[in-house]
Amino acid sequence: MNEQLQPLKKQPRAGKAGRSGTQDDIVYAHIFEAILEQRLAPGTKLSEEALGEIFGVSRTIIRRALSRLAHESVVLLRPNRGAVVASPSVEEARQVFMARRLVERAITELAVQHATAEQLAELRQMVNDERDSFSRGDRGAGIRLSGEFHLKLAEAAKNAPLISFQRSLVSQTSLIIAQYESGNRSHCSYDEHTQLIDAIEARDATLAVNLMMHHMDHIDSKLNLDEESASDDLHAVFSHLLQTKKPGRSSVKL
Amino acid sequence: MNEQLQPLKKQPRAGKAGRSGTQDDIVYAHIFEAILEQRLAPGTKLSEEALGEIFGVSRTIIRRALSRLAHESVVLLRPNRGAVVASPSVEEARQVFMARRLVERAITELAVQHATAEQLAELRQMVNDERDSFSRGDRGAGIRLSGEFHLKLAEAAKNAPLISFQRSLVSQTSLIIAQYESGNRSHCSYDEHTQLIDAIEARDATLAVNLMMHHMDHIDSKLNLDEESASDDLHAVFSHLLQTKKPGRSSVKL
DNA sequence: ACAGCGCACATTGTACACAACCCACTGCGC
DNA sequence: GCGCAGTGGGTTGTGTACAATGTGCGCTGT
Repeated sequence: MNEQLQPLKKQPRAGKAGRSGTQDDIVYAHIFEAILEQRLAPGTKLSEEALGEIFGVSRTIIRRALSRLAHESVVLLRPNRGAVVASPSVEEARQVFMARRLVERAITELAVQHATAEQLAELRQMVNDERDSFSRGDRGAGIRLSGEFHLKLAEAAKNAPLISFQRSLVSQTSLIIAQYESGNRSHCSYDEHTQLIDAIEARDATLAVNLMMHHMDHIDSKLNLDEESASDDLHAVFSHLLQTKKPGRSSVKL
Repeated sequence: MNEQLQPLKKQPRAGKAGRSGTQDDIVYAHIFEAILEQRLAPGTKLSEEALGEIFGVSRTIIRRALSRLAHESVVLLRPNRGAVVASPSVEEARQVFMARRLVERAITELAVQHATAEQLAELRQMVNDERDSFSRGDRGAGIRLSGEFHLKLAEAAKNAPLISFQRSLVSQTSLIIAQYESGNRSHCSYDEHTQLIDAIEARDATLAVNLMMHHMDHIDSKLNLDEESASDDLHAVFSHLLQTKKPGRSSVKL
């Protein structure tokens, strides 16, 4: 438990690929990935000192990474009580999905107008990677790549505030999928992604938006948001109760 | 230059009104207010040590406040080169307004559905405060309160991600207004705000959305975004060129 | 005189030490 | 036996020292 992966501390300026301030990004990315791939379960406490030892950096860096993750609502930062992996409630999930429908519609319309051939090629490449991950059985990477597809699409929309918002929404969506996805693993979203790219390339805004909305419906329908899914993980089941900021004890009021 | 306002350091836990971690908020709010009221011009460098002395706190706190402001794109954080007050370009301003139209429409529709009587009363109160500020000639406070009105409206929409996004958009909008507002100071937006509240209270979604869109049009038309307004402030005119992260000199390439 | 290099200062980035806080455990009293 | 206050361990919050980086000035050579 006290071993640390690559020192990452002793590389003063790794060649030229690593620019200054990359340490935060590395820590951020690793934690984010771990959460998406459910190696870190919702509700798990993220101790600053422990993470510092693991990554070989001081708490200062960890703190910045956690702060960033908290800004995207992927971790919950409780003053004086540390950070935990967020476990969005059903209501929070609904709100995220509502916001995503809104944003994805706008992004799709803008992407139809502005997407360049190069961006479309990149999007196709990402769909390939996504399909590979799922066929490899790497579910976590698949979820992540699926999210990155939507992020790339947002970039094609050429609207900085929307990109930033989309990043936050995609992060939360990934977390929600990881937490609520129902047993039925028919995760063929890459098909829909391909169709979407085709519609955008054809500059058919109506079709593209329709496909995107159906895509959202499909994602939605794969989740058991109506009835809290029966999970075998007690923590996941009760974590949303245990993490209220209320000063009361950690037990649920009877 | 070396005097500091209220120590704010020596109050270990000011009574019970000030919860832990309020120092950040205070610093954040003060800097934000100063930027909105244009006591801090776009492009101004925000030295950590100087701010620390002014507010009587260490760089740690300042750093967090700046980080938060950077997240809302109100200040620009340049690695190893310090923070400066953001000076949004015309293109950035356009993107912010496009995103706001999107979000405001959604918020208005949701507010029509969910706004409570209490929230409507609070909104009316805010419009009153806003009108008072403008009639007092306190333009900065007016801009700020006008923004807070839209934030309050977002709260009535009961969608956390939208609220968070709206906060960022409103901050940037305020900065843009402060920077680009044309001489014509007919800033009677509080009238439109009142009409909007009436429509929401009447649960008339169509009317409310129309009013909101017209409101956006009016804000838009008050700005000189079409042709870079001739400013007497050289910094403001060229700051968007001078602030690129490029390693080159601060002079524009000839 | 001007261009280019190098040094020195100022400012930010990081780590660490200490203080404040939360939580759990223990022991006492009821 | 149960509840509650006091106390100790451990974690987070904040300030500060030191290292690394960026910037500007002066020097030197052509």
